[in-house]
Amino acid sequence: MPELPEVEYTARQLREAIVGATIADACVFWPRTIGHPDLPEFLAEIRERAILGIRRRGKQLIIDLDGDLLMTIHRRMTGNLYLLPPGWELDTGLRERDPLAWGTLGPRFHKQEQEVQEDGSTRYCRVCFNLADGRRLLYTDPRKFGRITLWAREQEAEALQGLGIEPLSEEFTSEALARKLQGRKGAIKPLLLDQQIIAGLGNIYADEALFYASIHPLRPAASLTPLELDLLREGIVRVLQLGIEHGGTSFNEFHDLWGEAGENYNHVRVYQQDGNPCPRCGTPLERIVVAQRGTHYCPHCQRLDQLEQL
DNA sequence: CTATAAACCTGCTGGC
DNA sequence: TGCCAGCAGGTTTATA
Repeated sequence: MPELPEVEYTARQLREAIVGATIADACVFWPRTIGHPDLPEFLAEIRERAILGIRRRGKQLIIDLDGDLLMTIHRRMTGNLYLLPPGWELDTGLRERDPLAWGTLGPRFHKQEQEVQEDGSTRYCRVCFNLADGRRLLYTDPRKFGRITLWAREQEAEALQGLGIEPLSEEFTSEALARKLQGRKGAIKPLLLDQQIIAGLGNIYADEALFYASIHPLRPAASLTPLELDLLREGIVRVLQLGIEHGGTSFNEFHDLWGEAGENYNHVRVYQQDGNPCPRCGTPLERIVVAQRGTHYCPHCQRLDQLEQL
């Protein structure tokens, strides 16, 4: 699942690869992927746009385009971006290139979906950006949850509204974290997943950060001590930075621009490790459900009742 | 406000 | 081996 580190890693790769290139046009094979504006306008506006820069905000990838436009890509659960070299044929099973004809071609497309192949034929391709130099930027997404949007520059605030503090920015201090959590009821873990509080944490890195700080996921946020808040802030920053350094966490979803799996999987301490010994104390890790999400923690290191005696 | 749940989707797993 | 219910989780929307 792409969280902040996966998006940041992709942003860095894209920055190297496609800044300065031009989007000739786009094909959309799953119209609901385009969240704004409507499909015809999106297709018309995206044509012949130079790519000026790549940014990230939370889990949103932002591509600045010629003509004071910006495009956002949010991959949600299973979205991926791939860059195909020139000359590779895109074969999605569609006979025609008119993306607006999807309505009639849809069922056939589904039947003819193919595996991702070395020759560039693609499975689960939802959107294809044809670059003027012949390369193609593919957006694939088996579960179709991801969204791509296009906005005028002056709509940027609207496009990114509701996103909380950037955890890798200088303003993310333990005081800022305390302020954000101040007066909030309920357990800490659901609040860590709330993008309006901190932008970019998902289920994997939330569990990892809580483990780092030895905080039980069900601890009432209001009960955290200043020391714990500082440890939590440090844990969030550490696990995110490590995730980026390792090229992201791939269980089976995330791949980089060239289809390589991220290596951070080998560095995960608790996520989906229930039953395995805690890397700190050896106690078997446990899994509970918090706010509808699988939650992994060490029952010895992350206590609900008593703080460890020092 | 908070919180719980369903919806969006499809691939995968485990039980029978 | 084959079928099917259930699970996975980021976000939005609906309901208590």
